[in-house]
Amino acid sequence: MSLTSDIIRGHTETIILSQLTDGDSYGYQINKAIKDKTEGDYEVKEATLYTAFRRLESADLIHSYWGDEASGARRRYYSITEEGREFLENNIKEWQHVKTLIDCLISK
Amino acid sequence: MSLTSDIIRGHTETIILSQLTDGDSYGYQINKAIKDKTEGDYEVKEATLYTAFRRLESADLIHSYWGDEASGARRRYYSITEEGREFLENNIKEWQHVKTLIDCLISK
DNA sequence: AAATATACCTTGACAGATGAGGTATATCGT
DNA sequence: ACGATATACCTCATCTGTCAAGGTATATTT
Repeated sequence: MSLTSDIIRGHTETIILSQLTDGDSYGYQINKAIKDKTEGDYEVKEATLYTAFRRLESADLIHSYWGDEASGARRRYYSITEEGREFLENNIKEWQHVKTLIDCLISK
Repeated sequence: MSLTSDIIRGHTETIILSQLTDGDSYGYQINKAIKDKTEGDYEVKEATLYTAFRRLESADLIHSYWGDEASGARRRYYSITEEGREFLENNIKEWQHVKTLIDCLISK
């Protein structure tokens, strides 16, 4: 288990949804965007990513469709739904709150 | 599962260790201290608390002993070890880092 | 006598994360 | 021509922290 695995647990869905607010994207690209944004400090494991996609789609927070690539490997694109945006908003607010909670519990 | 359960997952050990830097304490009191500090916003469930104590003691991060109460229910006291202090220091540093990571990934 | 507060504990089940495995196409270096 | 690497998808079994539900015991309050 990596350094930050249990600590970031539970944020995967929020992180994915947030990436999708910049526009539709696909698994591989989302993964790269996360690595790039954190300068390699954090990466979502593939298995984690795809199980999260399944959960999010089952919950109607995202929607998927196959891209029509002329060449190269096929891509499954995801777009965030209206419910997804609301869910994301709530999670972001919750995160702001949790940050202060944990700070209050572990800092001097 | 409560609002913040998966988001706080992984912080339980750090939170407990941090409470113990104020001096030795026992389960019930630690639990109350957490509830009080967060004004009831967050509480560690008993099962979670006691499994965490087992883990922490197995890892030599805390040490336990029975109090000699003249009356009332017996109390098992815990004290943080030197390794526990180092572990806590690292976790606090990691938390500062993770905060910026997640902010960078979910904020606009 | 019953309810509440203090104080401890275990067990089974759940859910998210992940290692390990798989498939397929395109490109780059030798 | 061939192997390595990058792109791009996926599943399954396993691990681990959390927690509901159950238990025990003592002291105080109603």
